[in-house]
Amino acid sequence: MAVSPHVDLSRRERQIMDVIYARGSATVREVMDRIPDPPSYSAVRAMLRVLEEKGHLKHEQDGPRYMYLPVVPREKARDSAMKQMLRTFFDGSAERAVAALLDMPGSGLSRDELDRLAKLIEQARKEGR
Amino acid sequence: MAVSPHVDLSRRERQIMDVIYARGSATVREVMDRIPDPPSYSAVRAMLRVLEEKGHLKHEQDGPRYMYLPVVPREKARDSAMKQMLRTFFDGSAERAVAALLDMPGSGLSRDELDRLAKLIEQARKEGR
DNA sequence: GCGGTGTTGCTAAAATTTTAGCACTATGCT
DNA sequence: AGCATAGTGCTAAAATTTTAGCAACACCGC
Repeated sequence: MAVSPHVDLSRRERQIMDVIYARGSATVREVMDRIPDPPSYSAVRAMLRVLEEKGHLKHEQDGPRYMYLPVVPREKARDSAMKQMLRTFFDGSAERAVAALLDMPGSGLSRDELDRLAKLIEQARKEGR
Repeated sequence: MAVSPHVDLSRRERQIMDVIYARGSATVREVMDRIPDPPSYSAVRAMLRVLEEKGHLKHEQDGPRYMYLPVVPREKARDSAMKQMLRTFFDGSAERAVAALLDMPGSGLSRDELDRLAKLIEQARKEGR
């Protein structure tokens, strides 16, 4: 069963997975409250069930209700989403992506953050030998 | 009409928009050839028509065929996709996103690229005063 | 001129996604 | 105990997405 994250998801399924990845886990109600143009409680429930059938989610009993969790760990999903993003908008170049992040309107990178990034780059340079 | 890029697209619509943004523009056949698990020519045509109706695409006559172009410019679409990505996978932090790009498996940032990025950061630091 | 190829314009159907709603269970409060 | 609240399990229908296929037109090489 492929479970390739982020591709072959429908519109609402993607919105739901986004919420769950953003929070780490979520209940039906939490998902619903965070979806734009929110669908009904029932609709969300049904879609969570479908996502579970498809192997994207699992759930645990959390007191009286279900807590849904991603099957593919956040980091893996993140990486494959990033790759897709690089292909689509940055001609596959990680450099360009970083550059775009640096001057994204409202990304608001503070001096401290920039310092830390400078260090990371320095480090990558040393390692990449 | 909103035309908010990337949200409220169906699965195939998104795949199509991705191809078009990746290439800048595309014909029916070009789109079809670049979609995984490719749909029929007819299907692609129909979806391009729908995307045009919805205001995501426009087309120009290119010799005998149509050339489809995005209505929202690449950079704008890119930024909003990036923001979504930051929210979902990086807790809204551009710094974390950059860090992830730096050690993404197979991102393959060369020494030269790292050098250029170091410069960009230096520059951002100076400007951000 | 003629057939083959590649395109668009349609329409309608198949498939999937999305929604609503009823039945039932557990919990907490009075 | 009785009732309201909040949850799940289902099923079935509505809505949207996705597909197939025919008709017409233009172009190209023969």
